[in-house]
Amino acid sequence: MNLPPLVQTFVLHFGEMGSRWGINRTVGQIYALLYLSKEPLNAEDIVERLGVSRSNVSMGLKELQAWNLVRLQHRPGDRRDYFGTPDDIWQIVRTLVEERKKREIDPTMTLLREVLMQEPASAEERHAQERMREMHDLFELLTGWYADVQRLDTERLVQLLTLGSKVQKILEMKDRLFVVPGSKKSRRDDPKDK
Amino acid sequence: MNLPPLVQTFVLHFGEMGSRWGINRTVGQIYALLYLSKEPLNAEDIVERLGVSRSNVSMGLKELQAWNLVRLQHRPGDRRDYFGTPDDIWQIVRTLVEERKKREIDPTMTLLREVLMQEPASAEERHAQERMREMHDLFELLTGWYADVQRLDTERLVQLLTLGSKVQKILEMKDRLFVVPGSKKSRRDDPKDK
DNA sequence: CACACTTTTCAGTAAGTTCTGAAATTACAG
DNA sequence: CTGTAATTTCAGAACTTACTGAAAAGTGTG
Repeated sequence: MNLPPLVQTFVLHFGEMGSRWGINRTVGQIYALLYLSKEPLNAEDIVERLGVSRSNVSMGLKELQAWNLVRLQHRPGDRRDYFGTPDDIWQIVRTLVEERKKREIDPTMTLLREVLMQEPASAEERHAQERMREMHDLFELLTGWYADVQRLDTERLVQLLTLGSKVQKILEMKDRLFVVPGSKKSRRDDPKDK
Repeated sequence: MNLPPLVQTFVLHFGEMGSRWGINRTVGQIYALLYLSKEPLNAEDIVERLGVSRSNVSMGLKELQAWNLVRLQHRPGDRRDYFGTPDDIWQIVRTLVEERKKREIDPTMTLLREVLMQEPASAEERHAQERMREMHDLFELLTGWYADVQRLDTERLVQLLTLGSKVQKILEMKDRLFVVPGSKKSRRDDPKDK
Protein backbone atom coordinates (compact mmCIF):
# COMPACT_ATOMS: atom_id res chain seq x y z
CA MET A 1 0.00 0.00 0.00
CA ASN A 2 1.49 3.25 -1.19
CA LEU A 3 -0.25 6.19 0.46
CA PRO A 4 0.49 9.21 2.66
CA PRO A 5 0.16 8.06 6.29
CA LEU A 6 -2.87 10.21 6.99
CA VAL A 7 -4.71 8.81 4.01
CA GLN A 8 -3.62 5.27 4.76
CA THR A 9 -5.05 5.37 8.29
CA PHE A 10 -8.43 6.38 6.95
CA VAL A 11 -8.40 3.89 4.10
CA LEU A 12 -7.52 0.99 6.40
CA HIS A 13 -10.22 1.99 8.86
CA PHE A 14 -12.86 2.00 6.15
CA GLY A 15 -11.63 -1.34 4.94
CA GLU A 16 -12.35 -2.78 8.40
CA MET A 17 -15.63 -0.92 8.72
CA GLY A 18 -16.71 -2.31 5.37
CA SER A 19 -16.40 -5.80 6.78
CA ARG A 20 -18.81 -4.93 9.61
CA TRP A 21 -21.34 -4.00 6.97
CA GLY A 22 -22.09 -6.38 4.16
CA ILE A 23 -19.38 -4.64 2.06
CA ASN A 24 -15.94 -6.23 1.60
CA ARG A 25 -12.60 -4.80 2.62
CA THR A 26 -11.34 -3.82 -0.81
CA VAL A 27 -14.56 -2.08 -1.73
CA GLY A 28 -14.40 -0.08 1.49
CA GLN A 29 -10.80 0.87 0.79
CA ILE A 30 -11.48 1.89 -2.78
CA TYR A 31 -14.31 4.11 -1.68
CA ALA A 32 -12.29 5.70 1.11
CA LEU A 33 -9.49 6.40 -1.35
CA LEU A 34 -11.77 7.96 -3.92
CA TYR A 35 -13.52 9.98 -1.26
CA LEU A 36 -10.24 11.55 -0.12
CA SER A 37 -8.81 12.06 -3.57
CA LYS A 38 -8.98 15.50 -5.13
CA GLU A 39 -8.78 14.18 -8.67
CA PRO A 40 -10.72 11.17 -9.95
CA LEU A 41 -8.60 8.01 -10.23
CA ASN A 42 -8.38 5.28 -12.84
CA ALA A 43 -8.22 1.58 -12.06
CA GLU A 44 -4.45 1.40 -12.40
CA ASP A 45 -4.01 4.30 -9.92
CA ILE A 46 -6.07 2.37 -7.41
CA VAL A 47 -4.09 -0.82 -8.01
CA GLU A 48 -0.84 1.02 -7.27
CA ARG A 49 -2.06 2.80 -4.17
CA LEU A 50 -3.89 -0.09 -2.52
CA GLY A 51 -1.60 -2.87 -3.73
CA VAL A 52 -4.41 -5.21 -4.80
CA SER A 53 -4.92 -6.99 -8.10
CA ARG A 54 -6.30 -5.29 -11.13
CA SER A 55 -9.25 -7.66 -11.30
CA ASN A 56 -10.12 -7.05 -7.68
CA VAL A 57 -10.30 -3.33 -8.37
CA SER A 58 -12.46 -3.95 -11.40
CA MET A 59 -14.95 -5.94 -9.33
CA GLY A 60 -14.89 -3.40 -6.52
CA LEU A 61 -15.63 -0.54 -8.88
CA LYS A 62 -18.44 -2.53 -10.42
CA GLU A 63 -19.98 -2.99 -7.01
CA LEU A 64 -19.63 0.69 -6.15
CA GLN A 65 -21.30 1.56 -9.44
CA ALA A 66 -24.16 -0.80 -8.61
CA TRP A 67 -24.55 1.20 -5.40
CA ASN A 68 -24.49 4.46 -7.35
CA LEU A 69 -21.76 5.63 -5.04
CA VAL A 70 -19.21 6.40 -7.68
CA ARG A 71 -19.15 8.72 -10.64
CA LEU A 72 -17.57 7.58 -13.90
CA GLN A 73 -15.68 10.32 -15.78
CA HIS A 74 -13.44 10.67 -18.79
CA ARG A 75 -10.45 12.82 -19.59
CA PRO A 76 -10.00 14.18 -23.13
CA GLY A 77 -7.47 12.13 -25.09
CA ASP A 78 -7.43 9.33 -22.50
CA ARG A 79 -9.74 6.41 -22.86
CA ARG A 80 -9.32 5.02 -19.36
CA ASP A 81 -12.25 5.28 -16.97
CA TYR A 82 -11.78 7.66 -14.06
CA PHE A 83 -13.79 7.35 -10.89
CA GLY A 84 -14.67 9.90 -8.26
CA THR A 85 -17.17 10.54 -5.50
CA PRO A 86 -19.61 13.45 -5.40
CA ASP A 87 -18.02 16.61 -4.00
CA ASP A 88 -21.04 17.12 -1.82
CA ILE A 89 -20.95 14.70 1.09
CA TRP A 90 -24.69 15.11 1.61
CA GLN A 91 -25.22 13.65 -1.81
CA ILE A 92 -23.24 10.63 -0.69
CA VAL A 93 -25.38 10.23 2.41
CA ARG A 94 -28.56 10.53 0.41
CA THR A 95 -27.43 7.84 -2.02
CA LEU A 96 -26.34 5.53 0.76
CA VAL A 97 -29.64 5.80 2.59
CA GLU A 98 -31.63 5.40 -0.60
CA GLU A 99 -29.74 2.29 -1.68
CA ARG A 100 -29.88 0.66 1.73
CA LYS A 101 -33.60 1.32 1.89
CA LYS A 102 -33.99 -0.27 -1.53
CA ARG A 103 -32.03 -3.38 -0.56
CA GLU A 104 -33.11 -3.87 3.04
CA ILE A 105 -36.35 -2.12 3.86
CA ASP A 106 -38.32 -2.45 0.64
CA PRO A 107 -38.02 -6.24 0.32
CA THR A 108 -38.89 -6.61 3.98
CA MET A 109 -41.98 -4.46 3.56
CA THR A 110 -43.07 -6.55 0.60
CA LEU A 111 -42.69 -9.71 2.61
CA LEU A 112 -44.53 -8.25 5.60
CA ARG A 113 -47.44 -7.13 3.46
CA GLU A 114 -47.72 -10.59 1.92
CA VAL A 115 -47.61 -12.39 5.21
CA LEU A 116 -50.12 -10.02 6.78
CA MET A 117 -52.64 -10.93 4.07
CA GLN A 118 -52.64 -14.59 5.10
CA GLU A 119 -55.11 -16.20 7.46
CA PRO A 120 -53.46 -17.27 10.73
CA ALA A 121 -54.05 -20.97 11.41
CA SER A 122 -53.37 -20.98 15.15
CA ALA A 123 -53.04 -18.77 18.20
CA GLU A 124 -49.28 -18.84 17.71
CA GLU A 125 -49.61 -17.60 14.15
CA ARG A 126 -52.06 -14.96 15.22
CA HIS A 127 -49.58 -13.58 17.73
CA ALA A 128 -46.74 -13.74 15.20
CA GLN A 129 -48.84 -11.79 12.74
CA GLU A 130 -49.54 -9.18 15.37
CA ARG A 131 -45.81 -8.73 15.90
CA MET A 132 -45.24 -8.46 12.17
CA ARG A 133 -47.90 -5.80 11.97
CA GLU A 134 -46.09 -3.80 14.64
CA MET A 135 -42.92 -4.02 12.58
CA HIS A 136 -44.77 -3.13 9.41
CA ASP A 137 -46.32 -0.05 10.98
CA LEU A 138 -43.01 1.05 12.42
CA PHE A 139 -41.28 0.74 9.06
CA GLU A 140 -44.14 2.61 7.45
CA LEU A 141 -43.73 5.47 9.88
CA LEU A 142 -39.98 5.61 9.39
CA THR A 143 -40.07 5.42 5.61
CA GLY A 144 -42.82 8.04 5.56
CA TRP A 145 -40.64 10.37 7.60
CA TYR A 146 -37.70 9.58 5.34
CA ALA A 147 -39.67 10.24 2.15
CA ASP A 148 -40.63 13.56 3.62
CA VAL A 149 -37.29 14.92 4.77
CA GLN A 150 -35.45 13.40 1.83
CA ARG A 151 -37.18 15.98 -0.34
CA LEU A 152 -35.80 18.92 1.63
CA ASP A 153 -32.83 20.75 0.20
CA THR A 154 -29.67 20.36 2.20
CA GLU A 155 -29.80 23.74 3.89
CA ARG A 156 -33.23 23.07 5.34
CA LEU A 157 -32.30 19.52 6.27
CA VAL A 158 -29.31 20.80 8.24
CA GLN A 159 -31.57 23.34 9.87
CA LEU A 160 -33.96 20.62 10.91
CA LEU A 161 -31.20 18.38 12.26
CA THR A 162 -29.55 21.23 14.12
CA LEU A 163 -32.80 21.94 15.81
CA GLY A 164 -33.11 18.35 17.02
CA SER A 165 -35.83 17.82 19.57
CA LYS A 166 -36.17 21.56 20.10
CA VAL A 167 -38.85 21.18 17.46
CA GLN A 168 -40.86 19.72 20.28
CA LYS A 169 -40.82 23.02 22.12
CA ILE A 170 -42.04 24.85 19.08
CA LEU A 171 -44.78 22.28 18.62
CA GLU A 172 -45.97 22.79 22.15
CA MET A 173 -45.92 26.50 21.61
CA LYS A 174 -47.92 26.06 18.44
CA ASP A 175 -50.42 23.85 20.26
CA ARG A 176 -50.81 26.36 23.04
CA LEU A 177 -51.38 29.11 20.53
CA PHE A 178 -53.71 27.45 18.07
CA VAL A 179 -55.37 24.27 19.31
CA VAL A 180 -59.00 24.54 20.39
CA PRO A 181 -59.25 22.94 23.84
CA GLY A 182 -60.61 19.38 23.63
CA SER A 183 -59.73 18.92 19.93
CA LYS A 184 -57.66 16.03 18.55
CA LYS A 185 -53.85 16.09 18.51
CA SER A 186 -52.37 17.45 15.29
CA ARG A 187 -51.28 14.78 12.80
CA ARG A 188 -49.93 14.44 9.30
CA ASP A 189 -52.72 15.12 6.76
CA ASP A 190 -51.97 11.98 4.77
CA PRO A 191 -54.46 11.43 1.91
CA LYS A 192 -54.53 7.72 2.89
CA ASP A 193 -56.10 8.65 6.21
CA LYS A 194 -59.82 7.90 6.35
CA MET B 1 -36.88 -26.40 10.44
CA ASN B 2 -40.09 -26.96 12.34
CA LEU B 3 -42.27 -23.84 12.26
CA PRO B 4 -45.72 -22.64 11.17
CA PRO B 5 -45.39 -21.49 7.51
CA LEU B 6 -46.06 -17.86 8.32
CA VAL B 7 -43.37 -17.80 10.97
CA GLN B 8 -40.95 -19.72 8.79
CA THR B 9 -41.21 -17.20 5.95
CA PHE B 10 -40.29 -14.39 8.29
CA VAL B 11 -37.49 -16.29 10.00
CA LEU B 12 -35.88 -17.26 6.70
CA HIS B 13 -36.11 -13.70 5.43
CA PHE B 14 -34.34 -12.37 8.50
CA GLY B 15 -31.70 -15.02 8.14
CA GLU B 16 -30.94 -13.68 4.67
CA MET B 17 -31.15 -10.09 5.80
CA GLY B 18 -28.71 -10.82 8.59
CA SER B 19 -26.12 -11.79 5.99
CA ARG B 20 -26.48 -8.40 4.31
CA TRP B 21 -25.58 -6.83 7.60
CA GLY B 22 -22.53 -7.99 9.46
CA ILE B 23 -24.75 -10.46 11.37
CA ASN B 24 -24.79 -14.17 10.45
CA ARG B 25 -27.73 -16.18 9.25
CA THR B 26 -28.36 -18.16 12.42
CA VAL B 27 -28.26 -15.07 14.62
CA GLY B 28 -30.80 -13.39 12.35
CA GLN B 29 -33.05 -16.45 12.49
CA ILE B 30 -32.84 -16.74 16.25
CA TYR B 31 -33.78 -13.12 16.67
CA ALA B 32 -36.68 -13.33 14.25
CA LEU B 33 -37.96 -16.40 16.08
CA LEU B 34 -37.74 -14.76 19.49
CA TYR B 35 -39.32 -11.61 18.17
CA LEU B 36 -42.38 -13.50 16.93
CA SER B 37 -42.70 -15.78 19.91
CA LYS B 38 -45.27 -14.97 22.57
CA GLU B 39 -43.41 -16.85 25.28
CA PRO B 40 -39.65 -16.69 25.82
CA LEU B 41 -37.79 -19.73 24.50
CA ASN B 42 -34.93 -21.79 25.86
CA ALA B 43 -31.96 -22.94 23.83
CA GLU B 44 -33.38 -26.39 23.21
CA ASP B 45 -36.65 -24.89 21.87
CA ILE B 46 -34.61 -22.89 19.38
CA VAL B 47 -32.58 -25.94 18.34
CA GLU B 48 -35.78 -27.84 17.58
CA ARG B 49 -37.47 -25.06 15.66
CA LEU B 50 -34.51 -23.93 13.59
CA GLY B 51 -32.82 -27.30 13.20
CA VAL B 52 -29.32 -26.06 13.99
CA SER B 53 -26.82 -27.38 16.52
CA ARG B 54 -27.03 -26.66 20.19
CA SER B 55 -23.60 -24.98 20.18
CA ASN B 56 -24.56 -22.75 17.30
CA VAL B 57 -27.58 -21.55 19.25
CA SER B 58 -25.43 -20.94 22.29
CA MET B 59 -23.06 -18.75 20.28
CA GLY B 60 -25.92 -16.95 18.59
CA LEU B 61 -27.55 -16.14 21.90
CA LYS B 62 -24.25 -14.93 23.27
CA GLU B 63 -23.91 -12.55 20.34
CA LEU B 64 -27.46 -11.27 20.77
CA GLN B 65 -26.76 -10.68 24.43
CA ALA B 66 -23.63 -8.74 23.53
CA TRP B 67 -25.90 -6.56 21.39
CA ASN B 68 -28.33 -6.17 24.30
CA LEU B 69 -31.06 -7.31 21.97
CA VAL B 70 -32.29 -10.17 24.04
CA ARG B 71 -33.66 -10.46 27.55
CA LEU B 72 -32.66 -13.39 29.75
CA GLN B 73 -35.47 -14.73 31.94
CA HIS B 74 -36.12 -17.61 34.28
CA ARG B 75 -39.15 -19.74 35.10
CA PRO B 76 -39.72 -20.92 38.67
CA GLY B 77 -38.64 -24.52 39.12
CA ASP B 78 -36.78 -24.62 35.80
CA ARG B 79 -33.16 -23.74 35.64
CA ARG B 80 -32.86 -23.37 31.93
CA ASP B 81 -32.32 -19.88 30.50
CA TYR B 82 -35.24 -18.43 28.58
CA PHE B 83 -34.79 -15.67 26.06
CA GLY B 84 -37.20 -13.10 24.76
CA THR B 85 -37.25 -9.72 23.05
CA PRO B 86 -38.72 -6.55 24.54
CA ASP B 87 -42.47 -6.33 24.02
CA ASP B 88 -42.07 -2.75 22.90
CA ILE B 89 -40.66 -2.66 19.39
CA TRP B 90 -39.45 0.90 19.92
CA GLN B 91 -37.19 -0.35 22.64
CA ILE B 92 -35.69 -2.73 20.09
CA VAL B 93 -35.10 0.08 17.63
CA ARG B 94 -33.49 2.24 20.28
CA THR B 95 -31.12 -0.55 21.29
CA LEU B 96 -30.23 -1.32 17.70
CA VAL B 97 -29.40 2.26 16.88
CA GLU B 98 -27.46 2.72 20.10
CA GLU B 99 -25.36 -0.38 19.55
CA ARG B 100 -24.65 0.36 15.92
CA LYS B 101 -23.60 3.86 16.82
CA LYS B 102 -21.28 2.45 19.48
CA ARG B 103 -19.68 -0.01 17.06
CA GLU B 104 -19.58 1.99 13.86
CA ILE B 105 -19.82 5.71 14.44
CA ASP B 106 -17.93 6.18 17.70
CA PRO B 107 -14.71 4.47 16.58
CA THR B 108 -14.82 6.38 13.31
CA MET B 109 -15.22 9.68 15.14
CA THR B 110 -12.25 8.84 17.35
CA LEU B 111 -10.14 8.12 14.31
CA LEU B 112 -11.27 11.26 12.53
CA ARG B 113 -10.46 13.44 15.53
CA GLU B 114 -7.00 11.93 15.76
CA VAL B 115 -6.22 12.36 12.10
CA LEU B 116 -7.53 15.91 12.08
CA MET B 117 -5.00 16.84 14.78
CA GLN B 118 -2.08 15.91 12.56
CA GLU B 119 -0.13 18.31 10.40
CA PRO B 120 -0.66 17.65 6.67
CA ALA B 121 2.64 17.12 4.89
CA SER B 122 1.52 17.83 1.34
CA ALA B 123 -1.25 19.39 -0.72
CA GLU B 124 -2.73 15.93 -1.16
CA GLU B 125 -2.87 15.39 2.58
CA ARG B 126 -4.31 18.82 3.11
CA HIS B 127 -7.17 18.04 0.76
CA ALA B 128 -7.71 14.64 2.35
CA GLN B 129 -7.92 16.25 5.75
CA GLU B 130 -10.45 18.71 4.44
CA ARG B 131 -12.62 15.82 3.28
CA MET B 132 -12.26 14.13 6.62
CA ARG B 133 -13.33 17.30 8.35
CA GLU B 134 -16.49 17.35 6.23
CA MET B 135 -17.23 13.81 7.31
CA HIS B 136 -16.46 14.61 10.93
CA ASP B 137 -18.80 17.60 10.93
CA LEU B 138 -21.54 15.62 9.27
CA PHE B 139 -21.29 12.82 11.82
CA GLU B 140 -21.28 15.39 14.60
CA LEU B 141 -24.48 16.91 13.28
CA LEU B 142 -26.17 13.53 12.94
CA THR B 143 -25.10 12.22 16.34
CA GLY B 144 -26.14 15.50 17.92
CA TRP B 145 -29.58 15.14 16.41
CA TYR B 146 -29.71 11.53 17.52
CA ALA B 147 -28.66 12.34 21.10
CA ASP B 148 -31.44 14.87 21.15
CA VAL B 149 -34.38 12.86 19.82
CA GLN B 150 -33.23 9.68 21.54
CA ARG B 151 -34.21 11.33 24.83
CA LEU B 152 -37.81 11.88 23.76
CA ASP B 153 -40.38 9.46 25.03
CA THR B 154 -41.93 7.29 22.35
CA GLU B 155 -45.16 9.19 22.05
CA ARG B 156 -43.38 12.43 21.28
CA LEU B 157 -40.93 10.69 18.96
CA VAL B 158 -43.81 9.26 16.95
CA GLN B 159 -45.37 12.69 16.87
CA LEU B 160 -42.18 14.17 15.50
CA LEU B 161 -41.77 11.45 12.87
CA THR B 162 -45.40 11.69 11.81
CA LEU B 163 -44.93 15.36 11.27
CA GLY B 164 -41.96 14.77 8.98
CA SER B 165 -40.86 17.85 7.11
CA LYS B 166 -44.06 19.65 8.06
CA VAL B 167 -41.95 20.89 10.93
CA GLN B 168 -40.42 23.15 8.36
CA LYS B 169 -43.73 24.90 7.83
CA ILE B 170 -44.10 25.51 11.53
CA LEU B 171 -40.57 26.84 11.69
CA GLU B 172 -41.27 29.30 8.95
CA MET B 173 -44.40 30.37 10.76
CA LYS B 174 -42.44 30.79 13.96
CA ASP B 175 -39.82 32.82 12.13
CA ARG B 176 -42.44 35.04 10.61
CA LEU B 177 -44.00 35.58 13.99
CA PHE B 178 -40.98 36.11 16.20
CA VAL B 179 -37.74 36.85 14.35
CA VAL B 180 -36.55 40.43 14.45
CA PRO B 181 -35.76 41.43 10.86
CA GLY B 182 -32.01 41.24 10.20
CA SER B 183 -31.26 38.89 13.13
CA LYS B 184 -29.38 35.57 12.82
CA LYS B 185 -31.13 32.33 11.86
CA SER B 186 -32.30 30.28 14.86
CA ARG B 187 -29.89 27.52 15.87
CA ARG B 188 -29.34 24.95 18.60
CA ASP B 189 -28.00 26.71 21.72
CA ASP B 190 -25.14 24.24 22.15
CA PRO B 191 -22.86 25.17 25.09
CA LYS B 192 -19.86 24.32 22.86
CA ASP B 193 -20.82 27.22 20.57
CA LYS B 194 -18.57 30.20 21.09
C1' DC C 1 -20.50 -33.29 47.64
C1' DA C 2 -22.07 -36.03 43.88
C1' DC C 3 -25.35 -36.28 40.36
C1' DA C 4 -27.98 -34.67 36.69
C1' DC C 5 -28.91 -31.00 33.89
C1' DT C 6 -27.51 -26.97 31.36
C1' DT C 7 -24.47 -23.95 29.09
C1' DT C 8 -19.99 -22.81 27.13
C1' DT C 9 -15.79 -23.63 24.85
C1' DC C 10 -13.04 -25.44 21.35
C1' DA C 11 -10.74 -27.88 17.58
C1' DG C 12 -11.78 -29.48 13.31
C1' DT C 13 -14.40 -29.20 9.22
C1' DA C 14 -17.72 -27.35 6.06
C1' DA C 15 -19.32 -23.55 3.64
C1' DG C 16 -18.81 -19.20 1.83
C1' DT C 17 -16.24 -15.12 0.27
C1' DT C 18 -12.59 -12.66 -1.60
C1' DC C 19 -8.78 -12.32 -4.41
C1' DT C 20 -5.67 -13.44 -8.16
C1' DG C 21 -3.64 -14.33 -12.80
C1' DA C 22 -4.87 -15.63 -17.17
C1' DA C 23 -7.96 -15.50 -20.85
C1' DA C 24 -11.69 -13.26 -23.14
C1' DT C 25 -13.97 -9.27 -24.44
C1' DT C 26 -14.57 -4.54 -25.55
C1' DA C 27 -13.25 0.02 -27.39
C1' DC C 28 -10.84 2.77 -30.06
C1' DA C 29 -6.87 4.85 -33.03
C1' DG C 30 -4.63 4.52 -37.10
C1' DC D 1 -9.69 -4.10 -40.49
C1' DT D 2 -5.64 -4.59 -37.34
C1' DG D 3 -3.24 -3.82 -33.32
C1' DT D 4 -3.08 -2.01 -28.86
C1' DA D 5 -4.86 -0.38 -24.59
C1' DA D 6 -8.31 -1.00 -21.23
C1' DT D 7 -11.72 -3.57 -18.90
C1' DT D 8 -14.30 -7.67 -17.61
C1' DT D 9 -14.90 -12.41 -16.69
C1' DC D 10 -13.77 -16.61 -14.63
C1' DA D 11 -11.81 -20.82 -12.49
C1' DG D 12 -9.32 -21.97 -8.89
C1' DA D 13 -6.39 -20.70 -4.67
C1' DA D 14 -6.26 -18.41 -0.35
C1' DC D 15 -8.54 -16.84 3.22
C1' DT D 16 -12.37 -16.07 6.44
C1' DT D 17 -16.42 -17.21 8.75
C1' DA D 18 -19.97 -20.36 10.34
C1' DC D 19 -21.18 -24.59 12.21
C1' DT D 20 -20.78 -29.02 14.50
C1' DG D 21 -19.91 -32.70 17.97
C1' DA D 22 -17.42 -33.66 21.83
C1' DA D 23 -15.47 -32.32 25.91
C1' DA D 24 -15.26 -29.06 29.70
C1' DA D 25 -17.20 -26.00 32.87
C1' DG D 26 -20.80 -24.32 35.51
C1' DT D 27 -25.07 -24.67 38.52
C1' DG D 28 -28.49 -26.02 41.49
C1' DT D 29 -30.73 -30.33 44.13
C1' DG D 30 -31.15 -33.95 47.05
